[in-house]
Order: sequence, then C-alpha cells, then structure tokens
Amino acid sequence: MSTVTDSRIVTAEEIVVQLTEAVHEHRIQPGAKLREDEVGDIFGVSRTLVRQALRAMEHSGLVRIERNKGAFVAKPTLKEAREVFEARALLEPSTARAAAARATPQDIALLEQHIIDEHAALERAEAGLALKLSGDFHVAIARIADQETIEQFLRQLVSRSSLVIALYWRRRNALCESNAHHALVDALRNGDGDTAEDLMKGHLLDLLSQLDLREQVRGPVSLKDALKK
Amino acid sequence: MSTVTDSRIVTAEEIVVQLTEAVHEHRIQPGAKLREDEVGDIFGVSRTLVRQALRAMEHSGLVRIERNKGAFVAKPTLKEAREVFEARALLEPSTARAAAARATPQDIALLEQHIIDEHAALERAEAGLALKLSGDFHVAIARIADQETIEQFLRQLVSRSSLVIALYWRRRNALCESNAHHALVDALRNGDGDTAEDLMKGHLLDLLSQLDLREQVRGPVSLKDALKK
DNA sequence: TGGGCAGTGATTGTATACGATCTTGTCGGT
DNA sequence: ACCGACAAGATCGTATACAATCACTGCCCA
Repeated sequence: MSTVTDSRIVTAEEIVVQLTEAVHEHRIQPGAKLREDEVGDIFGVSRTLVRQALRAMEHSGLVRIERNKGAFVAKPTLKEAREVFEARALLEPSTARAAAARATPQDIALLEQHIIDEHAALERAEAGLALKLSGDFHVAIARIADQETIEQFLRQLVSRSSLVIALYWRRRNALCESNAHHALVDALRNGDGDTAEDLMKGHLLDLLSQLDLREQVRGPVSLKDALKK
Repeated sequence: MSTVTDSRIVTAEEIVVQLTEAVHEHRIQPGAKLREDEVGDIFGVSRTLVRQALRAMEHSGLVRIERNKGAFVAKPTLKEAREVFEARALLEPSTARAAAARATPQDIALLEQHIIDEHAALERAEAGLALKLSGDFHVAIARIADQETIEQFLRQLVSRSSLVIALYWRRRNALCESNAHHALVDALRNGDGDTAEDLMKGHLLDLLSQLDLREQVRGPVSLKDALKK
C-alpha cells in the first residue's frame, strides 16, 4: 500500500496531523527532507495541499522551508532549544495552577488514562509513542485550564521540544519518568494550585537538566557546515 | 492606481506585511471580508499567493478562514481578548527583565526613537499608526532580550491586541500614554531588571483596565448579523 | 401573503501546467 | 589530470483552469 489513506478525503490538516505525529514519534528525523511530490504521492493528493500543510508546519516551527530548496524537518539550534524551555517555564506553571482550580473529575480521569497509555507504550518499548503522549499530557493541562491561546502556543513548544529531545537527549534509555506527571495529577485532583505550579516548574527544570545543551557535538546539518574552515 | 505595488516583485510575505499593517492601523475593521480575487487584483498577483498570505495570517490569529466562505479579519471574543492579555502578562515582564540585562546604548536609542515616532503620530492625530508603533515597541523589547521564540509569540499577541483594542477600547481619545514606555526605557537604560519587570507588569494591567471586557455591546459586522432574529 | 425550492451567479477548493532555479553530470580546454 | 562552462534532470514557485460549494433571486404553491 503506497498511499496511507486510500479512498478517504484527505485535507491539508490531515497531512499536518500525520506528519506531525511522525515527527513527534521520531519516525522522521530532524533534517529529513520532505519532497512535495513524494508526500503528495503518499497521501494521494496534489502538491497544492502538501504545500499548504508544509507551510502550516513551518509556522509552528516543525519544518523549515528554504526557497527553491524544499522543506526539511527543523533542526533546532542550541539557542532555540534553550528558548523553547524558557518559554515553557514562563507559560506552564501558571497554567498548571489555573488547571488545578478548574479540573473536573472527568479531566482527572482523562489525565490518568493518559499516564496509563504512556506506561504501556514504554513497556512495549515504543519510546517515540511514549514521548508523544508525554507531550500531549502537557497540552491537556492547558486545555483543562481553558486557555486556548496558551494551549496553541504550548502545542508549538511541545512540538519543538520533541525535536530538541531527538537532537540533544543525553541518555536514550531513561525517558521522563512519569512520576512527575503522577504527582501533578494528584495536585490537580486536590485543587492544590500552589503545588501544581511548583511541580510543573520542577518538572520542566528536570527535563531541561536531562538535555545536553553544553556543546554541539551532534552531527552537523550539512557537509558545508561540517567542513567550513 | 489600482495596484499598490506596480512593477515590483510581490511575495506572499509582502502581502502579509501590508495587510497586517492595515489591520494594526485599524484601516481594516475586524470582521471585514478579504476576498481572494480582490486582494489579488490589488497586489497584482494570482490567488495562489493571496491564499498563502491569508493562511499565514490565520496562523497568527489575525484572520479567520471558514471553509467555502472565505477569509475575514478576526473578531476576538471577550474570552479570547482576556486570554491574549493573560498570555502577555506571563511572557512580557520576564522578557523585560532579560532585556534590561542585555540592552546596549544602540538598543536604547532605537526605543527612544520609537517613542518619538509614536508621539509624532499622535500629534498628527494618526491614532492607528500610533497604536501600531506602540505594539512594535513591545516586540522590540523581546528582540532586545534576544528571545526569538517569545518574540514570535509576542508578535501574534500584539496583533491580536490590536484587534481587541479595535473592538473593546473604552475611550477612543486617550491612547496609551507613553509615559509607561518612557519609564520602561529608563529602567532598561539603567539595567534595572526588577523595575523593568514591575513596570511592564503594571503597564499591561493598565492597558487591560482601559478595555471594556464586561459585555459585548459593540455593533455587529454585517447587516445579516445585525438583523438576524 | 408567506414559505419552500430550484436555478443562477459568485466565490472558494483542488489539480494541473508552465516557468524559474538549483543540482548534477559531462565535456573540452589548459 | 584538473578546472570551469555548459547542458540535462529534478524540484520548487506561480499562474491558470476546472470542480465544488454557497448565497441569492425569483418563482411556484399552499
């Protein structure tokens, strides 16, 4: 089966979702080229819709488009990586506090199911899926806080975080232990905003500490970059 | 002159900039329809580029696109209006602090020129232009802080703020007195991060207090909206 | 007289076609 | 043998063409 979605209505948004998932789950590596014809063939649509999708992903920072060159999965620099987590540190703690004040039992149940799914993915050694679910968890909190604007920003930041993790994660084995997530859910259930805010702040710092943002030893983008001088 | 830019290379980005400016300066009202053919004729390009531009503006929240209906300048609801300023309250104070630690004499000079331009626009009774410049001032601070990610978010938030102001501004005459901006520049010049952060926080609260976010009494966009039922 | 319904024009959605630009491979000169 | 110019192929950028959908008008009928 060459086409992912046979006999289905494929919209640009659908392509964005599928590609985004693939990037989140690290099935497509940062720097990978996304040729318009190729993607179009896979989804069974013309380049028109593919271009729309790629532009959308460029706006959310997941894809970089170079004129007359094409679209590539973004490769955040060290600076960008730091900026992403700095922005998250500004947005998420307050949002967690707001979520604690609004979380309904249904919300809590949803988050708990989320954690279960995450564990299951880890046990099946599907690290990519687990990472994606972990990101969704953070977005879900913004949704519970009923902050659509921040949720939208956070979606972008979580996406870029996934790229950062693909590039700068220190030890591949130990994925973010969801103890932090568990504790957060507890705080939300109790409506304890102070604790939720602190836990979120700590959780983000913890994530950051597991990244290797000191020196760029990682493989260079292009040969030109690698060999210049 | 029917075309804004005769004998010039017009790119999608150019269209975004021009349209965005027009919205910022309130020359296009929230809710206004942006027909693809019409915009295309004005800029002398085909609908392809116009669609690209409108999609981009949709992503930044300045335009809302309804399938098979067309693109409209966004009309933030009361909730969205509040969210915009809540998000700014989270991002900007810290950013002002960071800017205070990094601002060079050139940066300060740039901001001061900004304030002068703003005053000049006010004296010429060009309220729209003054508003746009005022927004640029906030973005400039993020740039000084060297936070590209936050700068990008802030650009969107300032855009939407412009829409919010168009819809919910209480008294049309008194535009944001740039005393606040002046004091901020002073703090930045002195490298006083604490003061800069506090001033920014107060400035945003001040802006918010000048909005009428209680009830939506404002006039509807189209006759149909006005007369339905 | 008022509501439903089909026809028509206008507008958007998607695909295709053509031109521009970059990359790559080859050939001739030095 | 090496370097530069040129040509062919691939890929992207923009315009145009056609299909789908929507809004509106005018008609018909209760």
